Amino acid sequence: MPLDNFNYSVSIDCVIFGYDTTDLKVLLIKRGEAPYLNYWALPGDLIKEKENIDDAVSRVLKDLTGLSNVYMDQVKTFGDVGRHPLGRVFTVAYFSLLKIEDYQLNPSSFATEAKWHSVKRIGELAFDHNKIFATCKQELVNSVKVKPIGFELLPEAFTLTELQNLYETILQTTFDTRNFRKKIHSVGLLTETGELQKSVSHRPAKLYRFDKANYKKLIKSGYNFEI
Amino acid sequence: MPLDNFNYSVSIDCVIFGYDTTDLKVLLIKRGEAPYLNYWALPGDLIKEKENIDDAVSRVLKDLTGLSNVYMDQVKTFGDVGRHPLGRVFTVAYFSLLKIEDYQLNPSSFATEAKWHSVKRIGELAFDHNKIFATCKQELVNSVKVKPIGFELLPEAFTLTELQNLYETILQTTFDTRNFRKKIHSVGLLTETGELQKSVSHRPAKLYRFDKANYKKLIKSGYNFEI
DNA sequence: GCAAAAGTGTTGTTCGTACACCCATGA
DNA sequence: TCATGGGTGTACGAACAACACTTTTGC
Repeated sequence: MPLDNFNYSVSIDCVIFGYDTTDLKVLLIKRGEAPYLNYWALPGDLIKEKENIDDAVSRVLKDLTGLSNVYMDQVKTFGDVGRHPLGRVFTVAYFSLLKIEDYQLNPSSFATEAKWHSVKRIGELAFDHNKIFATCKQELVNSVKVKPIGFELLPEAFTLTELQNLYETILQTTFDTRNFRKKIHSVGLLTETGELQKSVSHRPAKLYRFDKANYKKLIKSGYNFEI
Repeated sequence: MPLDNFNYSVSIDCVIFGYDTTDLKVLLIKRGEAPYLNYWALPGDLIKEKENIDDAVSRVLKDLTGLSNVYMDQVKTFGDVGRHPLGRVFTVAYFSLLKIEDYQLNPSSFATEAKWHSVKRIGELAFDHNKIFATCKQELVNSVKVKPIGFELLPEAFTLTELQNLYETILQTTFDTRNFRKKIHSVGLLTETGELQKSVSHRPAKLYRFDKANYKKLIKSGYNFEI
């Protein structure tokens, strides 16, 4: 294999989702350099020479948010001829989920600004990032139905109403409260923390925690999550 | 962006599935050059400079099998440091499905031999192809449950028993004949060709055809295939 | 005591599953 | 006529969908 085949570049781009009790959000950065100077874009970076793909994603997430061990999932690779004005750059798209209140702004050097945007109001993004975003949003919808990943977007302790609102927001639908709770309880992936909501001007809700250990036990015995 | 970032290579690899009435098969090539000389490997090639990813896959499929318009689906990109001995080569893995009787051997220059292997008996493959194969096989299983792609592996006209065997083989399970037929018929994606099986020494089965037009109509109205 | 959200059970319907016999053909 | 796979219906239980009222808290 002649060395002149080694003339492409590969990056990762990350669709970072957060949820703030009313709205699904995505974290975008404002580009601080050409091309697409001042456009909003998905956070991402070139993959370094001695770096695996997943590690590049972790690095970008850590740089941008200060967080490690964030949920992430590879979605698709985009590499159309001409998608990048400076050369042939392939990009591996990921989506990731984080608890929005854990996030602290820590803008990396290549971004002048980072900001949460409602997924309902995304303007024109840099490069082919609108296409990447759309693909990843759809993948989130598909995944959330068959994997218990919604919890990644909620605080450690949450109420059933919050959980229901989250699913309704992502799936753009509504559920009957009683049927939703019945389903959730039948699955047995939640444990009560014993705590109640504080200082709400109505009956306080019980707080629950996602039982990851039990989930791992269940998948080993052939269980399939479905909502 | 400095030009010295453009020093990676990107390939595609394709897990090509076929089905021969008893067995799920994958088409492998025997490598005719180093590295991994004489190892069995997934068909693939480097992506050319002015070539989109999907087009590279179509090209490899056409070169190898003579077929165009083969079903294909991007699965995942593999790019671990050290996965290729000659440099940093990322590979975008696809699976594809074809009617095995349409296939004619047309080995491309880089292969000394191409051969169908039972998916149950795959030895040690070149590079990280065992991992890629495993990922794509799992993706086939997941996809076949929610998309009517099984038909891509069968002849144009097929019997319900053939269809059932195919699903049982892929999903490694068995179905009750009556329930399977009930489900298939209720969906309404098959039309009778009016023909019967010929020269079998038992009652000949009706032949059916997958109704692609009706399927497209159904997905537009929100239908979700599920088996 | 009132506003606001939490929490809970029953019933009808739909869907999945289990199961056994007759039919059409070639040899 | 026999061997081989093709083709069909019913009954039971599980899962899902629809639906309304009481409870607890802050103000």
